[in-house]
Amino acid sequence: MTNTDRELIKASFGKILEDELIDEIISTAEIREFETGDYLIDFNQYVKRIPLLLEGVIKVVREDMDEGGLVLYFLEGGETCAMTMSCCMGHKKSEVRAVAEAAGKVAMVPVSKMEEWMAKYHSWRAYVIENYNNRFNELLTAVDGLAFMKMDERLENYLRETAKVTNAKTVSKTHQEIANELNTSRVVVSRLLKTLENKGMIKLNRSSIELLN
DNA sequence: TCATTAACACGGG
DNA sequence: CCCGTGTTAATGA
Repeated sequence: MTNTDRELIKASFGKILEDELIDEIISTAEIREFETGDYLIDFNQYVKRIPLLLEGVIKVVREDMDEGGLVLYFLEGGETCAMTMSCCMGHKKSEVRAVAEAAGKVAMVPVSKMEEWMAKYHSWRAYVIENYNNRFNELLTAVDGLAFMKMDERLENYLRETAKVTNAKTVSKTHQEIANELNTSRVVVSRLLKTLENKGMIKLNRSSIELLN
């Protein structure tokens, strides 16, 4: 592990976890770099390591009949995947796929360590529970979107969320990609985007959308 | 009414 | 030419 990796771990977790635990993470974790589009975890995979996200953005999706999948939640720096943890603890196959939305790094720690830390460190227990809560809340938002929101609201929400996690005001995706993620047709996405543009909320370009306001 | 599918034309790389 | 985009017509829920 390089010095910058160590610094990265301290920067991401130093405020939440106790120093002794940070040292344990540094000595046991394995750093893995990933590029946009990489699958970090896939369906039916047995997971033996817990990913602690240091840099980048990871999208966690559920399987779907057509391409794209249903987005459950996003992970950003300092967060970890609740689904993966529950799979590991129960020694079950992964029910989800984790795909990189933006390039970055994860620290992978063995499940055995994570169980040990649960008993040993209060800050670790608090961190794990906090993460479960956050993921669960995001999951509720995703369910609300499917059950109650109209497609135009879902699209606006999607644009805002995507812009937020990538920390930019432009969304570099094609209408087709957006349609896949929202489980609708490109015709609808193109039409709704056009009306948003006419309302002055966005600016449309080829393969990217600029958010105004 | 509104979404989906198929089909087509336009234009930029 | 290929791909992303914008639009229309037909059909269905």
